[in-house]
Amino acid sequence: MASDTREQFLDTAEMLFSERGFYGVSIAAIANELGLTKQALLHHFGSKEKLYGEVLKRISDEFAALETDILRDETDPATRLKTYLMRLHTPFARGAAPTRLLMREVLDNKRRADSAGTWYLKPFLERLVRLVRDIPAWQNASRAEAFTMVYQLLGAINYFGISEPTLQGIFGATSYAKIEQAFPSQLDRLIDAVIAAGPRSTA
Amino acid sequence: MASDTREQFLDTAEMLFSERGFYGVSIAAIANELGLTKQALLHHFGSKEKLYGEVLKRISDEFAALETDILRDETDPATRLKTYLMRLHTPFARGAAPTRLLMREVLDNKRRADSAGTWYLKPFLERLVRLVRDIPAWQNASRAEAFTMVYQLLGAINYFGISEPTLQGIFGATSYAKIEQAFPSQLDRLIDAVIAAGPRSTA
DNA sequence: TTACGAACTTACCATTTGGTAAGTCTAAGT
DNA sequence: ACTTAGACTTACCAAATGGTAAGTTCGTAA
Repeated sequence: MASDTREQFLDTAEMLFSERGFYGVSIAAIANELGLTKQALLHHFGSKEKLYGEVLKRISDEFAALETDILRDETDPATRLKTYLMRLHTPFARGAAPTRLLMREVLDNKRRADSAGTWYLKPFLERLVRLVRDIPAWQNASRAEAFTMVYQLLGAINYFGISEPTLQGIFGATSYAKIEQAFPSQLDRLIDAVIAAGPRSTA
Repeated sequence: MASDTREQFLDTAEMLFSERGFYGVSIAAIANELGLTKQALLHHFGSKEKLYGEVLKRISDEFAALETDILRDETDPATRLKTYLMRLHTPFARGAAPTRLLMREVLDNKRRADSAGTWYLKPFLERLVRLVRDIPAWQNASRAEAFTMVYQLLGAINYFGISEPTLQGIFGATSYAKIEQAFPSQLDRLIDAVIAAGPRSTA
């Protein structure tokens, strides 16, 4: 199939960009991973920036699809939000690569010339805020309050999501295994607590 | 003073590394920022890796000093933890640079050859876990539970801490100002809720 | 059979990278 | 007066970078 190579390039690029960052990976390195030359890559994507953009777009689309699934399967607003967030904890079969890449994007997008102005995270964040404000207890929350709430949860999830190698390095594999095991239930309780608390000290 | 230039190099390097990452900054760029050549930088630090290591070390030391202050000023364990975490929200006069750099370090340290094995975050994290387990309600928490709890809070704080440029880009300056204003009080409540909840569903 | 376009490759290029070598300049110590 | 050492500079260098140009190979459609 023709587009097979393209898809492989996107997979490899996602992995390497997520591990080493945009400037830490050369297009030659990505191509070599597939046994091809960098010009094969340029043939398909035109430039490194465009390749990077397509990788981000693919992730963005996957998150959108994830929300569509949840809106179909769940009806209770609080459950929808919670399900979505819990799913973000171990996002896709590809592991932490999308989480790591999005974290890098938050750190870098302002500086990288070409993709500035293209905010791949925007629809994702707006969907989350919408989910929060569908919850009865949060209906009179301001946009800022709803956003802040969900962004704190997102931070808790994503920060842990990118930390595996570092935490394994610091604490060792066995200690990390315990931490990883403890995380979901603690996250579950955290989300419940935050949702239950509502937007403001009961005024 | 002789070491004045050195300190300026560390300041500039911290800023640029935090903004563009290790691979995104050349030593020539750092030196030019001070009107010097890259060889002046190499004269003081020997290599790019060593410079980067010293920047990290300085940040690590500052966090240690911060804890010392808090241990001196506060006696209640819960207050100590909360004060520490709230201080991390806007860490130093230098703004978000240390937070951004540490986030990059979490993403990168496994891959960068030289600094692998040097875990600048280790003492910082161990101090936090110690603070948690000093709190009466958390005294029978496992290490993993205490760690997971504080790491979630750390994630909420740090993720927001690195997001200013991105969020301004997505939502605009005025919307971001509202979010920034709403954040501390929500964080305050989040920390209280997590501490109060204790390590496990009341068994 | 030929024409064509997609999927590549080898050559090549200017620029930038981190780092070495060999100075120059200046202030302090003896 | 002479030496030494620190703080720098100019001159290099080999390797790697992203990208262009010009093919080659090959399956398919006219």
